[in-house]
Amino acid sequence: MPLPSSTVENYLKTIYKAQAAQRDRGRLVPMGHLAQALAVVPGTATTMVKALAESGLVHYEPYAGVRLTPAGEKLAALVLRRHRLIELFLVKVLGMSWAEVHDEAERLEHAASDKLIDRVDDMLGRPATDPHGDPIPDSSGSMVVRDYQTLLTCPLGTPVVLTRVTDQDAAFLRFLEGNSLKPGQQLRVEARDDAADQVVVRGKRDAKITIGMRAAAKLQVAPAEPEG
Amino acid sequence: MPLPSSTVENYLKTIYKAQAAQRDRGRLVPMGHLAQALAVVPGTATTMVKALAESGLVHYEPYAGVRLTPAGEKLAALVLRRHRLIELFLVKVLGMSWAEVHDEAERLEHAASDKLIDRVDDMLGRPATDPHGDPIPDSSGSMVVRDYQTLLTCPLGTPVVLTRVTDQDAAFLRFLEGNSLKPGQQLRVEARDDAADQVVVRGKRDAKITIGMRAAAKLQVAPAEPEG
DNA sequence: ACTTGTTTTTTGATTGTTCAAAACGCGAAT
DNA sequence: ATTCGCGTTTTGAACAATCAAAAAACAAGT
Repeated sequence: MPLPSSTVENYLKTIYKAQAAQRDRGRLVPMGHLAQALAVVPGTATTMVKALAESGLVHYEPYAGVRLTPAGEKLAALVLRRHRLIELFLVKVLGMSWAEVHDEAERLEHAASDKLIDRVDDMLGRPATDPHGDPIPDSSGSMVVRDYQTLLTCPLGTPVVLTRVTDQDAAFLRFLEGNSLKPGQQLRVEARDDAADQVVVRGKRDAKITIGMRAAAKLQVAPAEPEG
Repeated sequence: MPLPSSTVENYLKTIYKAQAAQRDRGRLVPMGHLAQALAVVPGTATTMVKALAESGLVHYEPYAGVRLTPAGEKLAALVLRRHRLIELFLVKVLGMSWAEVHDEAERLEHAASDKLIDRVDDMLGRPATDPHGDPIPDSSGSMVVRDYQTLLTCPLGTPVVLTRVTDQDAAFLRFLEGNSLKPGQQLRVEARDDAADQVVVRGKRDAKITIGMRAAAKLQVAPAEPEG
């Protein structure tokens, strides 16, 4: 059994993220969704998924969809681990912008050895999250998943801290950076207006920013810690 | 014209190194030699080289061999640049041993973007050589090739400095490291014995080391600079 | 020139990944 | 229940890279 090709790694990673994105973990991911996420035609995804099922990495039900087996889940988590550690490394050590590290990591994650990744992990002090706030699995593939609220669901007026940004689009990230909306930043939601599709946010001592609800839903927050 | 696949990059790199290894640069590299260096059967190399010739990257003469065109040479140099900068980075920044970075770089060189490589180049202070003393091409693909003597050809008794090790085998490199035979090290050849296949070397203030002539030929040296 | 031996090329097949388009299955609406 | 439409699967074909083994070319040596 040869190491998984980068194609296999990408299928597993994509299935993993699709499963995580639907509230009900353990539900089957439809083929169409998977194909779209991977930018291949549906038939291609079907063929590949059948091969993955042969290898015992996924559970596949024709006409229903696909789900990772424990083995597939572990492999997927290790791919995410590589990806996220590389992203953090590129930002922290090489000083790259968080907006540009995603594509780079997308390629490097298939080339870096476990030895290299573990060394990077040590050098960074075994971090819990990457620059976007995504949790980093440990070398055994397990990771702490935390459920956050978003700028759309958190209470108004209460101070919160931005913890995670669930969109890797470079232009979006540059916009956030320009408004110092990065993980760790403390802020407050001042108002929401459904009709106008507006969420008004005020930073610690910055000007207020108005964003759309689609964007607000991508910004996850936690209750602010009492200041120390 | 899509970016060269990592297979293409490896063919170009291998042809480049084979051409450099024969004293007469510009002579054709025989197919058999290329196939062996790439660990493929000769027929595979023939097929691939014909495709490279189609793309204008090599000049191919049936039954004679192959040689890089200027376009191929530039591409090959950029692959070497990526490889060598990555090796140096892994040693200098991540603290890896020079014996283990080759394989890692062999994979990363096909995944790292030019942007990343240039950043690494800056961070390292635009170095001239990698940890093995191999010259690093600049971002335009040109590099300074210097002709050194080896421990087999340098004058006896004269102090010289080790500048380059032309073998990437991990076990060999570990042996050298164990005897502090690394680039920069100053030493002197005390004696050579053809019959016994021995070259006796003495380091600055270290014990003397006896190595075989095959190994000695892989250690390149320059006349020692007068001490400053 | 002929035979021998090595190197190179050709041919045919295989594997992995992909697409286009035809065929199929399944739930919803009549 | 039959049909409609959508998503899914199948089929056939393509491309890149590879191997095994047969065929061809070349370099020598008598």
